[in-house]
Amino acid sequence: MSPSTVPDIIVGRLPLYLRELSKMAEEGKEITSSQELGKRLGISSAQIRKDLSQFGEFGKQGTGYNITFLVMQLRIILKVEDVWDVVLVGAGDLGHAVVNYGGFTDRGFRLGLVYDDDPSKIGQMIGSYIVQDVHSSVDDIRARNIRIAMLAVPTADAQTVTDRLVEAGIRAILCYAPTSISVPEGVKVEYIDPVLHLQHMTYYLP
Amino acid sequence: MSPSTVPDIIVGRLPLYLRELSKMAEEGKEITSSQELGKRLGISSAQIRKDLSQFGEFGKQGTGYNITFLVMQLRIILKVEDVWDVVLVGAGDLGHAVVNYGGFTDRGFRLGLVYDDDPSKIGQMIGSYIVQDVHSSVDDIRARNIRIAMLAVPTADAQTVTDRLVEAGIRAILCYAPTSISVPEGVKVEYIDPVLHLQHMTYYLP
DNA sequence: TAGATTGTTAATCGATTAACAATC
DNA sequence: TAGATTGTTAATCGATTAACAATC
Repeated sequence: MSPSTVPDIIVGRLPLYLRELSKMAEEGKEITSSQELGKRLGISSAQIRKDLSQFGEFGKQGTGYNITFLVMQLRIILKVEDVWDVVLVGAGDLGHAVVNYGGFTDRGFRLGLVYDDDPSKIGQMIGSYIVQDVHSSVDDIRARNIRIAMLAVPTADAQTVTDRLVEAGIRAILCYAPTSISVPEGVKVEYIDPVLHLQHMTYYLP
Repeated sequence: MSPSTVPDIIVGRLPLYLRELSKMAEEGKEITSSQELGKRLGISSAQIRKDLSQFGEFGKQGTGYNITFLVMQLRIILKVEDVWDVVLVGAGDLGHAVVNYGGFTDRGFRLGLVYDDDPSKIGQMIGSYIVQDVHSSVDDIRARNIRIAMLAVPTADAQTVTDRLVEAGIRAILCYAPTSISVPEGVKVEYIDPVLHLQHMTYYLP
């Protein structure tokens, strides 16, 4: 089935399935069922079976799913069976946290380049990376054919940097700035703003 | 209308509306319409009007919405008209980024306490905070009546720390660890895992 | 075989949109 | 008044769930 026909809300759950199944594999489990996976994720078993059925038949009646096999299939579906190079723009505190974040490894991503526009930061080391001048980013990114960027710059700079990234060939942006950014058709953007989550929860607090 | 009757998916959009309206206010705008706001957020005007109508009548036919007034109303609805104290557990790189994050101010939150379990970190300064021993957290949190926590600890520690926080009276947790945590009824949890966003986007990359 | 669980269908449930009377 | 936009209704659209035949 062609990707464009699968509802985006289903695609968005696959990474969650992949994460939990990888955890099960680490625990040494070999087989699971839609019921068990659903319980661990707080999702109905019917939904998990329905979601997976969009992409093929991965289980066995009476038995369930082979975890290693399903992990591999989900990696292929999500296109993370290989490793994507990712650039980071913004070498502030958040940028530091992203650089030192251990969670990318084995999940399909590798930090390739780190940029900032602050002359006092350019040339400095963060972890094993040298902070590059953002003004050279378009050429670098083009040359290395990188498609994914993480944006950890101040809100005021977010749109300008975005425009440059798109020009350089970036097609997916994870934006940590608490603002909406405009991109042309064909460029994906997702946002992380912790305050949105906090405000969502305070609604329910007494 | 009683809060529990409003669909959660609508509640989840209110912080987004609030963020964009605050930005408009900063730009000096006084009035907006559901159409204009929708355009800036990539949401239909009908949805915005329907969402807001769950909580009252905030606009004027023919005119639109007074931005300052609507911002105030949304703050009240989301219970962020006052400032919540928040505790942070985990003083690693991510913890540092959270402490130095400027985005909490004026959005309803203030960092109150920072914890870690690493003796080499306890007592050190991060920004203007002294890292506290997590073993004293239950008493501290109870004494100060804090309800909200951010969790920036390794995956392996997430559940243990969560149990302690719940015992201390925490009722809302923003979890940065890439794992699901179990909490009793009445405790809200939201998650931030950048890799889930990246994997969602790679699905659509050629 | 008996028990368990899948993949799928049909029914239910809920969310979004279109349209418009009300009215500023 | 004329034009614009709200709040709301009804229609549409889409997502979730329940149930079960197929089958391991």
